[in-house]
Amino acid sequence: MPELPEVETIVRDLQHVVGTTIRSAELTHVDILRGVTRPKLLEGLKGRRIDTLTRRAKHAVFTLGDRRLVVQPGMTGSLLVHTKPLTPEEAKYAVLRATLSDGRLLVYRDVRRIGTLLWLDAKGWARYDSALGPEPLEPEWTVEHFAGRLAKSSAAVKKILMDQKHVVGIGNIYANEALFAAKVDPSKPGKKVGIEAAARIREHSIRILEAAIRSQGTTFRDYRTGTGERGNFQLELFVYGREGEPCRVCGTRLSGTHDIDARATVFCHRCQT
DNA sequence: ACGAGGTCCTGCGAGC
DNA sequence: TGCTCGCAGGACCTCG
Repeated sequence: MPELPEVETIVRDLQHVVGTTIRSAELTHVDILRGVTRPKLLEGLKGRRIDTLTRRAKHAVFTLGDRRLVVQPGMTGSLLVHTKPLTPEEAKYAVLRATLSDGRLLVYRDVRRIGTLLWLDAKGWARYDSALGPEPLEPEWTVEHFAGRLAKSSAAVKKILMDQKHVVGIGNIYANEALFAAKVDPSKPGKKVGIEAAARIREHSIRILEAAIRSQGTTFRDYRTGTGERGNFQLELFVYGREGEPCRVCGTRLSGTHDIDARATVFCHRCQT
């Protein structure tokens, strides 16, 4: 489940493809495309130079001249570069395969294909970018901004924290962890959170995202770094995936619910109020 | 405008 | 053993 730290890791690992040109590309399934047809994407990629590879929110962004390929890995997507022909196992979920000018193969792999690919011109990019909220690791995500968004909403604070309009990059795992660290009940309505708790949530979100980047992300099952390795942050989780187990702070049995946005929420009813 | 809930997609593990 | 079923969830959609 690539969130910000996982995509950041992938993008850093794959900087070595910058400067190469895409010789040709293949696509095995069209259901991962949004707003573009297969021929349009494949013809568009052909002959284009990869000028930059960056991250925006939970997405990897390839800039190729005046176009951008946005990869939204969703649940099970990963980006990998192969120097040898794909083995049957590697080929099985390799949805997009781009042959680079140096002969290497850039692959978007996605088992469940919840992930999507966008092919954007300048106008499409502007529309995509402006629909997203601030980057949490940039100064633009201020306490004032976050507290203001919380104050305007009666939705659960966890849902607001995961809403990419308000702040990007935080998904289910890191929302659970940040709210635990900040000692805030995930179901608390945004408008009841208050400025001090908002500041704590913001601080811990930033701290946890940075720590997760240092650990190369969280691997539960499918996520792999840009070099095919597993992340290590799953070893540092306090609540996610630990329903029924003892709280690492107070020993209370951790609670679980699906009441918020139909996502698995795990929390300590004693520590989080 | 906002919130609630459905949909996509496949592998895996629990339960019978 | 072999089957069914529920679950995992980011982004996007519709409905009220």
